[in-house]
Amino acid sequence: MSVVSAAGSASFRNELLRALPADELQALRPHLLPVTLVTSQVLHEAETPIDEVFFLESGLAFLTADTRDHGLVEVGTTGRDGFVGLPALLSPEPVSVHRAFVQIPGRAHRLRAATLREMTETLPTLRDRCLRYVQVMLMQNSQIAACNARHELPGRLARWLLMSRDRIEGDDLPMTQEFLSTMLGVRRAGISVVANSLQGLGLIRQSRGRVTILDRAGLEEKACTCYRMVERNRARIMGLSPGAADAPAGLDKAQGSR
Amino acid sequence: MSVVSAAGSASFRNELLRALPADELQALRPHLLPVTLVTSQVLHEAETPIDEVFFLESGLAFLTADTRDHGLVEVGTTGRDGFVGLPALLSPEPVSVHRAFVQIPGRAHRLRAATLREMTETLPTLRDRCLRYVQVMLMQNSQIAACNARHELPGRLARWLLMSRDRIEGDDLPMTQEFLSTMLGVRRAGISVVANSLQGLGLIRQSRGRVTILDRAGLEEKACTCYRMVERNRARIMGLSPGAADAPAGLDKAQGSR
DNA sequence: CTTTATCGGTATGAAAACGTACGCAAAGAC
DNA sequence: GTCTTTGCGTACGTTTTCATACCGATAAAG
Repeated sequence: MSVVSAAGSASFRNELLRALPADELQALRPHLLPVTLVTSQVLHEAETPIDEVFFLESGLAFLTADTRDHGLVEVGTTGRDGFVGLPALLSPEPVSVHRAFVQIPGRAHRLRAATLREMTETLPTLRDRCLRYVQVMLMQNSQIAACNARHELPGRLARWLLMSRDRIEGDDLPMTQEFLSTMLGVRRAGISVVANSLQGLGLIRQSRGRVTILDRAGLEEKACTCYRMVERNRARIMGLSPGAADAPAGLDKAQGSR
Repeated sequence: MSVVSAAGSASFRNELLRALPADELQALRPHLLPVTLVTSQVLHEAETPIDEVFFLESGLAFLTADTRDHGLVEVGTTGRDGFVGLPALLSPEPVSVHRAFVQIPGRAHRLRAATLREMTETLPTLRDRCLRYVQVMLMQNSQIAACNARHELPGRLARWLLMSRDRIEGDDLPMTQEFLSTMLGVRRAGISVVANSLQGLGLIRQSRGRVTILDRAGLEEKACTCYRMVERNRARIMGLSPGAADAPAGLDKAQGSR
């Protein structure tokens, strides 16, 4: 560990970058280009080469898979807990398996995929952190697959809202019902009914194109088991909670329920 | 490339091992322990440490995610096209994210997880092949997630039968309706109805605890788009088809529709 | 051969989600 | 301020899947 230079990690909010020792950060820093992420911006198109990867500092990106005949469905979420462009680590000519786009605007550090690959050859912590994140995404994908097969809409919507909220600051999720319905692979009308029920319970508040989480704990009560499952495993894989028991998701501990 | 020693790759049927050059195989070979896989054998339990990984030579293993309240659901399949124990490559103290078990008996080469990790440090092809397979699993998980959310049972069952058949020899899948229903996350009664419909069309034949594929092409017709999607991307990621276009899945080309 | 456990076909009513559509309201454009 | 677009609440009948249950058939065990 030792002392991390103040000019080093202090300026990063991305959790992968924050975990790097000073020397690795030093080596990586010249290659990082700060960029702004705007809503709807496509970071990677499915089945096309990946030239650049993104370490998010703020904002939120979604990864989707294509069903061809019934549109896109969300299979994973990345915020400042990870990076977008996993295949850059996994093959020399990386091609995206997902469509990745920005839903909540923010900032990121952009990096050439080839550079990331080279850097991971020499920077062990960077490599370890990134590969762990690959594992997180595997786990997340899998759990979502099981959840989509088995759980009903109310639980899934609650889970989804929580997972999104955990990766941003504040309780506001700028997204329409139309968008939510696509992500979850259901009708918009279905979202409307369930969301109103959650609103009736005082757990969320809806306004036009926006969902605000009012009662985090109450929402967690309504969420399916997959929520805790994913967050617990995420913490374990990333090595955040020593006991790997039921720590409160590791993220955003500072922000209680209101 | 050069000439691969006859005593080398000739004895392997696993596609990852077959792709290795002679020198890497030479280095790896002493660590491989041939083992037999029996039905229902659990290779890795979810959320428990991985001590050993398995490169399958024959047979079929399934990876499942747990919903806690509604049992296990299949999220991926591994045959001689890959290996079981991905986290061994992704973190120093690997812990399985899935429950992995054998459904169709066969053989495998067992290897200590720590050894695999060490070997990938020095054997570039081994590392490349295994990491590509990680990508395949990511893609497979994702597509299954989308499929579970969007597609209906008939298409999903057909897809599932095809994906299983592609990874084994012959057209016989030794599995009960009960098992199929768990894998797909639906009722057994639902499988019964759909399977009988496929049988009525002459695409499959059922006997007790066994499904036989009679008409591969016809079944593909009934399968949802995810089948072709996954197989196409698998071929692309593993670098099997140069054009990455619509090659016939890369596996089992020799066995026609019978 | 008989017994027993498992497997699969089928039926029932209930619940969830579907496709579609209509109208109101909020936000942005002019 | 008015017009236009977009988002949301709601409703309808339909389809899919659900939970459960029963019973005959098959295969294994004795």
